[in-house]
Amino acid sequence: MPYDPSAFPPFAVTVDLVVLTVRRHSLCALAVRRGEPPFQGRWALPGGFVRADEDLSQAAARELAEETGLCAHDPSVPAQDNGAHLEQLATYGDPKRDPRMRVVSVAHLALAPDLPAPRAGGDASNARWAPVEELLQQGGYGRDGEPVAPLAFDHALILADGVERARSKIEYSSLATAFCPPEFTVGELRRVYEAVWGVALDPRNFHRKVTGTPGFLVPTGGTTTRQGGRPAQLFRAGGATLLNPPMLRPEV
Amino acid sequence: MPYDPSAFPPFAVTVDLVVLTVRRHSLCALAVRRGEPPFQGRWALPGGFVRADEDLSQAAARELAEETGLCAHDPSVPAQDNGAHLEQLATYGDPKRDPRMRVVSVAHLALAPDLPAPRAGGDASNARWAPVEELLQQGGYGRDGEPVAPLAFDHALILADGVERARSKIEYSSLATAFCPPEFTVGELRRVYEAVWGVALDPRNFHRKVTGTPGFLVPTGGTTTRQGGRPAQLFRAGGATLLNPPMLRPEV
DNA sequence: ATCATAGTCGTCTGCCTGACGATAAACACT
DNA sequence: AGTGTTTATCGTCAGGCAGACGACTATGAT
Repeated sequence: MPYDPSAFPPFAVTVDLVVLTVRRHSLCALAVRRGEPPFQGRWALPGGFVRADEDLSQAAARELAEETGLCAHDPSVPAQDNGAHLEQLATYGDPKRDPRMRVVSVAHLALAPDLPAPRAGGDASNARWAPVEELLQQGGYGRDGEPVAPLAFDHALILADGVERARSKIEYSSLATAFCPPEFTVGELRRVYEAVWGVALDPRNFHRKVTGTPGFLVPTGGTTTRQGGRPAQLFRAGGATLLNPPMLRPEV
Repeated sequence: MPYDPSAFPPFAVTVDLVVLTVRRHSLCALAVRRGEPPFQGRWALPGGFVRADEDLSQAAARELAEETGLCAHDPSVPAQDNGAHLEQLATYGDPKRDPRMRVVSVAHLALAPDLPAPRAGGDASNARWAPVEELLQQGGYGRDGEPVAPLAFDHALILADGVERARSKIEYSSLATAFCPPEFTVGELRRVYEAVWGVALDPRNFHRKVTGTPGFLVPTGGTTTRQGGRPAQLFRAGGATLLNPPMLRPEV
């Protein structure tokens, strides 16, 4: 394993972001339109080069702030305030993943509450929240009848990995609260699970589970009727980060 | 996000390997002695530069073969034969993690059955299996009374992450069989769990759990007495990769 | 007033786990 | 041959948790 400084090939290192949120009862990811070749005009995940003096997590947090205005929290702490949860996802380094040069991309996963429309360099038409199924389908037509091109580079693969990570991680952690505003009801949290997993959950069993797990939710005392119906208790995320026993994802 | 080829800082990209096995009832990792500065003479994780035309997983498999002679399996398949399970772990890119230059290391996790003594470039004294607690303790003295220096670079952090990944992943997957030879008994599999988790498990409940999970173990028909006592049935790893419900790690 | 909507509390049943007794089949002694 | 030791394997029982689902409550809409 020689470390001769002239004996290694130079790489470009980037961070790409899978930013997920729940809007209108469906799991959405942030996509930006590419302004230059390759894949000009196609949708891609936000991202950019890691700077010379920057740690990977710093670079990811910087990109996240540039694209969304979100302030990333320490990965060991569940999301609070208007910050987002941010964690490293995986690294992608196929020699041909970028046609121009050798690029290794360290993908990160960010989970955020529902946000206003995104801004990409101030240009709203070049950034959007899109349902993940729409971004992941290969070709075909979107909900507006407009033809859909696959994501640029290997970003469909990265997005699929990020979605799978989020789906499995809310099973055994309190991460689903990262999709919620600072104060939320049990029903709102349940709708997050339903959107991320794409299933329907029994409201009564869900309520029993989350309120019965010590440290998961702490009541704030307030109530709200913003979802209609009977007023619901408001909660904040508690200190517990691990759910034991886990929330069970229904089969099939 | 400009992609101007002259606008990004060059990085060296390496793969580092956390190779775990179970020997003498304890979880051990492969360590190699560094032959040159920095950290000359200190123990480190095996690893090396990613070549210009190589994928990350290819580089990891190549390094693994060079260090141990193991043939890595496809990550989606549980280990069989004399191959090892290999999967990407995480990427480490602190600007100061290597004092000489900017190095981003994509760590991989390999799980292997108990092997003969390792070879590092043919030199046995420069590679060894060591219990992970021994490699992770900061300073102090090893079991042979010899003073122990911490691992080079940030390899203690990488090793700790790899161990934690292995510990949690055998809960909900059949990955523990990657530590076993092609044919093994329920008791041998139980000793793997006990070594990785550092706990004692009830042999009767463990037996019920693993034999009752469909697709986890398939009997080969043979028996063995290599562990002493009553002959035990031999099994191979079944097709199931996910354990549902998971194996529960005892509290405390 | 009535209905629709959402939230919250209970009940019941079945499955799984942890604790642990009992039996079985080998080997090592004496 | 008998006895003890070791490991494997089968069974039993009680407690906990999840799925299915009934019942009641408190709002806003018509």
